[in-house]
Amino acid sequence: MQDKNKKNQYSNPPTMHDVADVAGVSQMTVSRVMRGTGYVSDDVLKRVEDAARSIGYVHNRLAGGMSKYDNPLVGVVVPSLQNRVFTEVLSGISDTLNKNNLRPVFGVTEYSLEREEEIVFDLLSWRPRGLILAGLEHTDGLRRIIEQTGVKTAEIMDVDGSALAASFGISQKAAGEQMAMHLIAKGYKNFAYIAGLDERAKKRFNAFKTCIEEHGGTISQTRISKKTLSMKEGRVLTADILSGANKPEAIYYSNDDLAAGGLMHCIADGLKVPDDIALAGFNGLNFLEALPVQITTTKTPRYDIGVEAANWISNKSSEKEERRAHQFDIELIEGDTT
Amino acid sequence: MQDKNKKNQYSNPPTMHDVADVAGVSQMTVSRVMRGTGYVSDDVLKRVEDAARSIGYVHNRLAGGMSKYDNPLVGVVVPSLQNRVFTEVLSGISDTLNKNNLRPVFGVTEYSLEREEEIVFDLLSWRPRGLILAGLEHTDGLRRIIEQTGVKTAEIMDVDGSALAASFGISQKAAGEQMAMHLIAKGYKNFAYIAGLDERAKKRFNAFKTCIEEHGGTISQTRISKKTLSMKEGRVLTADILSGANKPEAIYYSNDDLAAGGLMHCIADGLKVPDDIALAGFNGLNFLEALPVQITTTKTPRYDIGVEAANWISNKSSEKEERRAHQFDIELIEGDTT
DNA sequence: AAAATATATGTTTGCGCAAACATAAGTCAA
DNA sequence: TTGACTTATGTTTGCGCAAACATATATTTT
Repeated sequence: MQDKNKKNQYSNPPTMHDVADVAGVSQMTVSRVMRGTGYVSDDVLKRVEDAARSIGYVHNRLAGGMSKYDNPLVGVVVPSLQNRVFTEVLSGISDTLNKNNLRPVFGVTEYSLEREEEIVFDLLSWRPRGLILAGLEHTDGLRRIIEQTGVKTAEIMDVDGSALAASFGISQKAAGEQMAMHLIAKGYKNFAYIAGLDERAKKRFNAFKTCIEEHGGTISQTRISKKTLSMKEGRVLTADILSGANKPEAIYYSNDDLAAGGLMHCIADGLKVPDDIALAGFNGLNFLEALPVQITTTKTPRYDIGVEAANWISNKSSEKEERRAHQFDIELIEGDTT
Repeated sequence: MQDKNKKNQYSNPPTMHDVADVAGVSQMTVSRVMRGTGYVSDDVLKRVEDAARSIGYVHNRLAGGMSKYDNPLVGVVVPSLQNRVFTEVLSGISDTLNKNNLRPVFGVTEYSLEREEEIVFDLLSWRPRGLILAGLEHTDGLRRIIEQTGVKTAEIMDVDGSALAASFGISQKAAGEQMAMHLIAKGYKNFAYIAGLDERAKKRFNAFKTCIEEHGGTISQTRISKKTLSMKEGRVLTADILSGANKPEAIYYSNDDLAAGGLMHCIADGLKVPDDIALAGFNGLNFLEALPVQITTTKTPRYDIGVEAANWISNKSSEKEERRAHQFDIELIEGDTT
């Protein structure tokens, strides 16, 4: 009977009230200490912290987040974790959100827009402060959800096209043209292209192709892989292209892994680069520096893109005016392969 | 006056009550539809879904999660996103949690145990269903928090040592011994070792060294890098080791990136592998397949470790009995470098 | 046809916290 | 010394949902 009205032990799991009882203050004061807001005297601060530690109290944000949301979660959705490009962007995002006391909640789409919509819908149920999505291509359903909920959204990697909100990335078009001009200047005329299904690569290639053809060159062969765009795949597809008739003078790859794989094929096969065959990649990943031959590539600021997008999400500024493209510079790194 | 008691527009953001009003059912029925639990007729199901869509309602888990937690969040903490080993484990985790309708919330420690403790404490404020941590080394504070809160915790990568809870990984000791025996059998006696600060590599190396010395070999040089363990770093350190006196016959690297970098140095320098110098890596990453020479390495089941750990977290089974080490098999891949 | 069961919906209640609003004591300028 | 402000704490209230507990109507079994 006596236990019914008065517990002599703390609730399990312990609540702010339990901490408050131990520290001899009100629940609200504990709340202030936990969040580090408002006025709290040094004495009380210490007592509350000690009390919390002693009974093993952990702040419960599910409860607080309910009344009003200044929720520190940020939804981050990328196509893949196997692609270093995305993990580097993720690093930038993760580092920056941490600095701003925000937490990423992740989703991986495996390059499916439908999956992306599902994942975003699910993430929104956590009332995140913001959303970071890869690319500018989304389902209509996803666009509608984002508009309806008004969640602050950053799109990363790409700035060519209509952005839903703020976009942070590079101009794929400019990148494709830049590499085309470089290869033209080097005197190459006959090209092959190796890539995957990626939308951004497609935009890049379209610009590349147009530019090449305008200058009298041709793309005589293309290989679009549906597999993971690994070094191995690059090696296999390069071998395939070079085994046929009408050998190209240069191969443009949609990423550095493919290009490095191509280089490995050439080394193993005793081909001279760039005399027998020229190679160009994309991204400027760090591992290229370790290769015995420097591959010509386009360097993209992946980490920085993540940092800036995360910073934008972190700022409480007026979202409406901020809806614009943040274009990052790219740099053509001329190596020994062109 | 009339607006005060009766809104003619829906709340912003809309709630289950708003959906219920539109669909002409009770709030509880909407809740059932949203979660897909309990009995709901086809007619009502459709009406509720339409109503939700029409007013742009998104389920709010912060609210529901409050009363009782069967929270679908899982905290996942790894040292780095730049290391493919972790991103592959993460892939396994992400895929598996998705299948079980759970969501990962991420933290990156940058190899700091103090940072890990902070991150975990923060993640716990979301009352996650479980926690996945890398490694068996943690601060005392972290151990205490995990015990106090009783959160279901999986430790991954490593099984040698006292696990906090369930561990999923390989025996680093066995891996080190296995490679030592292989190299001994090949007749090598004089070794160099290149690695980073990683605890798991240290365990591996200790077993490797003991085994080598027991068989009359010596580790004549070691390089412990504090930088990112990239191909570039491997190339630089390999060049350093081979430039001095007392050249080793074989180099054992703590990961494949370092070993591949070593190989690149050999190719660029015209060294014959394994006659001039033998190389052995660790992990069995896929990119090795694309190299012109196959590097001898130990293949570890990274993706599977992620899958199993995530599955274990997903199961609602009795945690107590499950506290044990789940040891995965490793495989020595003999390439052309030993 | 009665009883047992499966299906479908509604009502009440409280989760744990933080906003909004007190209150009260200390500090400073006039 | 009065009033204005700063600092420090407490009280009340409601956030939006899901558990627990009703009903109530179909369907099946005996």
